[in-house]
Amino acid sequence: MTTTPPEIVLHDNHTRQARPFVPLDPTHVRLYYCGPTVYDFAHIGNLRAMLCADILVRLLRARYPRVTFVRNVTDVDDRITARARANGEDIASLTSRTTDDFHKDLAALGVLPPDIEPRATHHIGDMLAMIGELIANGHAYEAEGHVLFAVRAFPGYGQLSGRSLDEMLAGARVEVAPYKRDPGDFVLWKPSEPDQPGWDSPYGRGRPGWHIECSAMAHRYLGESFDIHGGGDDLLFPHHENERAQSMCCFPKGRFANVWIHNAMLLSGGEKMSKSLGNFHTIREVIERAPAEALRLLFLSTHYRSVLDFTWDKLDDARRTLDRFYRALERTPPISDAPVPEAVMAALCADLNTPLAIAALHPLADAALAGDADASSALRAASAMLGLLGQSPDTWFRAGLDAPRIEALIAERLAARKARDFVRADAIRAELSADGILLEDNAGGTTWRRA
RNA sequence: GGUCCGGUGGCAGAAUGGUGAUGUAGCGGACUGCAAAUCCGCGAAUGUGGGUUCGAUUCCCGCCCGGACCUCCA
Repeated sequence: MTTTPPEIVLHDNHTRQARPFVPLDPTHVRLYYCGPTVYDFAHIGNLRAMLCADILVRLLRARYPRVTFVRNVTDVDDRITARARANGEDIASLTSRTTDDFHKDLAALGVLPPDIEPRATHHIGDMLAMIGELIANGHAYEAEGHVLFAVRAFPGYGQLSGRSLDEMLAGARVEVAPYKRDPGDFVLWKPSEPDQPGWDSPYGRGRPGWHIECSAMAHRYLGESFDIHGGGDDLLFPHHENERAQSMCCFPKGRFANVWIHNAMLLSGGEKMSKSLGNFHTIREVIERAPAEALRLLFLSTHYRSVLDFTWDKLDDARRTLDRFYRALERTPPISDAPVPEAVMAALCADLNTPLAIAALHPLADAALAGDADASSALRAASAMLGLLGQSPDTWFRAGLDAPRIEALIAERLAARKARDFVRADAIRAELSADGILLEDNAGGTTWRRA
């Protein structure tokens, strides 16, 4: 029995169309995502892009023999400098600690690490080489210690984000630096004060502008043309537009990214997250209050191109859904490695339709609950594809609780029930319930789990 | 102001030019000493006004509402 696997279709935000994914090189798929700026704990909005990439990479790996996923770390940025100063900490210690925290958070969420995770500060030479080339070929100019990219010299500027320079000018709200030839010109290199991080360059001691690092690192690890570039849709402009402009002007034979993927923003309690509104949540904060896997399921329950509104209620719903799935695996353990069910694969291939894929899990869980071990095996395989249900049901339901004490109380309650002392039996249940432990009387005896 | 995206049952959330998934909540029932879990059943939705069409939730236009971006945010 052979069935043709469904074609992967992705919504390309450059052409604004869903298009069949055709790799530039079918033996080696290459993609780049913009990673974090490491000055503080990552927030749950950052997580969304990481998770979107994770699903995409898992799908590509299932289909292609070799996938190289590059996700950078931005470790030079004025916010980093400012935070280090405020903390009285040196920059290297701040960035390495924050990077480490970021890795821990993503690991807790089941996000697979990238194949290559380049750091901006390790690629200053690559950036300067690109800047030199852009000046040489007339796409950049020096002014007052800065090097600026000349947007008017690139006819394709604005194509990616679908806007024209003149339109942007009409709505501009920001004061334009006097040394710019065109208000849309952006910084490739800027001078550093003695107390700011800086590197020697032909333009004096300075540091890179925001966009050049991604162009330089994408080129170093993926070449002049690669398959997919992604990130949050707030990066579409200016970041991705500028990356593309730099790269295409520096390497005119390449086409930079072939497909552009952008995930929609996250809201929190119906509004954009902001510290002043009190609805700002770091990943760390959320996973201290609920299982990380519940957060993963919650995020995957909405399509990546739709706005997702985070609430604690939804997180709780996701946790209860996982309770049911883990109960199915516990009641009827998987017996074998099964292929990923076609419905799940088809959903993911249709522009990463994770909500539809998750919907396909429910009938499998129903069947597993009814005793179907094949369904249980399929449930596990499908969930693994989504990075879910990776722990044992026992861990999910009972990790970290004082089992001997609970079992002693259960034995005591059993004796009370035999004596038909339901007052005592219910008192024991209430006591455990106050500790977040739920008892379940089944035909085979009493089991327990965290509520 | 400019550009773009979106409005589907109480809530969440798919899909589709031809009887609108799935989950959750609600209600009723089975099971239970009581619960929990599980099972069975029941109601319940395409913002609004036009247009195209045999047929529109889907395509087109207007309106209302929400959101994002418009120079360093995922």
